[in-house]
Amino acid sequence: MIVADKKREQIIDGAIKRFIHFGIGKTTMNDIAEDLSVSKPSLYYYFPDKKHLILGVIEKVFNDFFELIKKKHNPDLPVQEILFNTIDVRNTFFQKYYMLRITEGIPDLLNDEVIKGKLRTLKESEKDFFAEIFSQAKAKGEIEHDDTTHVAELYLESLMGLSTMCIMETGKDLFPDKKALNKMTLKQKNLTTIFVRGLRCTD
Amino acid sequence: MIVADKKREQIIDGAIKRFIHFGIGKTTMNDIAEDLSVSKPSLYYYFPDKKHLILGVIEKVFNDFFELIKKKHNPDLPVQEILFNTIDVRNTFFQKYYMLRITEGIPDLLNDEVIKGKLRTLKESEKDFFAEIFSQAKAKGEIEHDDTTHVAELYLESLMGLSTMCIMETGKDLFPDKKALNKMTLKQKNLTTIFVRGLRCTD
DNA sequence: TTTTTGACTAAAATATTAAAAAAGTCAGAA
DNA sequence: TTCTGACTTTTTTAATATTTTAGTCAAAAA
Repeated sequence: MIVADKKREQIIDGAIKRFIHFGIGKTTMNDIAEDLSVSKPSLYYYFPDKKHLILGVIEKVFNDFFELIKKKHNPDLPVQEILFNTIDVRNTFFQKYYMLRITEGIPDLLNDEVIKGKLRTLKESEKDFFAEIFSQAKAKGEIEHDDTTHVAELYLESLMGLSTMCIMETGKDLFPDKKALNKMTLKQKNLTTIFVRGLRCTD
Repeated sequence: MIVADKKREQIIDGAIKRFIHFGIGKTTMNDIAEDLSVSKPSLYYYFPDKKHLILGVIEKVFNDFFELIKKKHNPDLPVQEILFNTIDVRNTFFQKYYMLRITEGIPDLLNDEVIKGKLRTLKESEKDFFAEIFSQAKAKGEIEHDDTTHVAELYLESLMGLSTMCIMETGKDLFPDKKALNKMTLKQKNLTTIFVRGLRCTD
């Protein structure tokens, strides 16, 4: 890794720490700079604006997520177990980085095209990962289905939907506690069981 | 129906018209009163406050929904078809009453315990409806499963989750257009197909 | 040349206050 | 029992001043 990139990473890591503790909205560029004992213009040397720093944070978090998910991925396991493990990693990250929730930070950050585009891409990546899982399962004869991509998208959105339901039940902007999170994970796994069975029999 | 209740209904109907057109937040008690050519205190004779009028509206809409859903319910059809029809009714209502979205109106209306309780109850009712469907399907030997209530809850939350995903993709507070709604309906039906299959085989 | 900074400006969030609008009340009329 | 005009109280909204924060730049340090 080049030195410049290393510094960039340090800034991102510093930002993540602040974001997790205080949320994106309540973290200023000055806060981040002070934490790292550098001046604010230094930050702007590596990132054109705050939005791109946030973008860097999002990228980093998801890269870590994908890395871990791929590391824990054991293709020899039955599909259901693979999916269960993935759900566990997913929700561990969900819990760890909940405070990053960009909905909170700058009000219309979610309406920004750059951010939306990045999130779309990341969702696409996760979809591809699930598609790969379903594809391998099909190759092994564990399941049957026509359109892998389609099935993966449906599955992913169902998981995300159940997460969102959990957040909404917890109440808008409260942190979902461990109990609620376990309940959510259980629901996702139950759905997975039925879903996989549903792909198994094409009668 | 008693006369008093009839007047109450008229007020609720008037409120619904306003709410659909302008949203809950931008409708005042005066607006509703003027539409009905009565004075504001008349409204307060039938409802202790605005919250309870909104509560009445919510009740009315969901009662209509449940009525229609039960009217269209044909127990002789295969489960999947029953669920498809239910999804269609669901999303027709979703579209028609989207403007009621209580998230918009009074900011912390969703945090109110009375409203939350009512919504919980209504969700419970819908869950019971689905539980009945799954129960009958089991009796007919179409599907197999252990805990009907549990399965119904999982299914309902998955449907709701997919709806929420649709809303989020459309962008916070924009009205989801017909195309997005059809896509959502399709996803719900695709999930239904897999879900029902998953309940069919308990291998 | 690349990286960093102090001192700056421009933009945005926040607090303050006054004015307007809406919720909700009440004595009394229909 | 149902309804209303006239009222009070509470919330929103609008306007403005103040502070905070994002972002810039010329020049120093590495």
